[in-house]
Amino acid sequence: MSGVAADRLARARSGPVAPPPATFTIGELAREFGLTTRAIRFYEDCGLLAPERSGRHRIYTARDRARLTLTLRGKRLGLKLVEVKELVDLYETRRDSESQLRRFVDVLARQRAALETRLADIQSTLDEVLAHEAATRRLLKARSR
Amino acid sequence: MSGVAADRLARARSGPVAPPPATFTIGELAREFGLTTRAIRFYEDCGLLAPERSGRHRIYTARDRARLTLTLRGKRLGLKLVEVKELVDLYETRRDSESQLRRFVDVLARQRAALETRLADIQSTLDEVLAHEAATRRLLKARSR
DNA sequence: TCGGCACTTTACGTAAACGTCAACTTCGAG
DNA sequence: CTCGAAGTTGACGTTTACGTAAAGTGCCGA
Repeated sequence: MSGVAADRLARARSGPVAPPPATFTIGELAREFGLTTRAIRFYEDCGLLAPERSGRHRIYTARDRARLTLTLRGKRLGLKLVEVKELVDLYETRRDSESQLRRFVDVLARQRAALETRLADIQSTLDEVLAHEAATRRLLKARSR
Repeated sequence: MSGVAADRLARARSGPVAPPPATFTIGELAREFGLTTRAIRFYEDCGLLAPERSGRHRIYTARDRARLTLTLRGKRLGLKLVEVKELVDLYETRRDSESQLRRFVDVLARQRAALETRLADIQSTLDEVLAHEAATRRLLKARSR
């Protein structure tokens, strides 16, 4: 077992007194998300993650975990990692000035439009598949008689 | 202008007497779908298209055009070209025997399940974006007063 | 006949997203 | 103190989906 992971285990065993440490090793995250450590390090190279270090070892916080979650969803949606980075960064930038707020709604509106298009795309494909399915089932029933 | 394209033009000019030829050159398809001719030829290498030839030149029928449409939608849905090919081929296979019909509904059901998952994924993302958008707009309004 | 344009094949190049060694550290357990 | 498991960096390999350049063919209008 790694030193960091052992630390975590020790803290876990120290009872319900200490608050949850909420830090993870790279291996823990990899198992949780079904990734390889290589992939996670690659995301770091892309600027998607910036874990702290304990010596040379990476220490991931809950914030890193959240970014990873967003990253994977972005990937499922078909975004490139650079695009994911832009979005994730955007969601984390300060929004105190009015111009920043305006920029933010702008991006959100574009996001929304893109998502709505894709939603419609998938919906119509789904409709087609459903129609085919029903028709084929009808054919099967007709045959069975 | 290419010879084939010129042929098409001549037929077009011959008035509404002749029925629409319903064949296309590679350039026509490229423009219509916003692709490069290179991409279309690549799809052919992948077995997604198999246009007839007039000499060395490719002649695309309406059926080819339909396959291309399906291909692009598959791509938008995030499928690889080989996966698209499997699907497109499946949709074109004869379905006279009962076992073929059963296989077909099987695939359709899996397709449907996958699409429903993605639909939900996008829907929830869309909901989040909408919430962010509304909240940000509220912030802007509050500021403007 | 001569451009010139669209089309053809062949072949090498490229970007994204990791996989896969290799060759070390680091650290707790025994 | 040594062993093993997990972690580290570095570098090269792989797949997918084309881009791009090279070199030629075919046909049309001037």
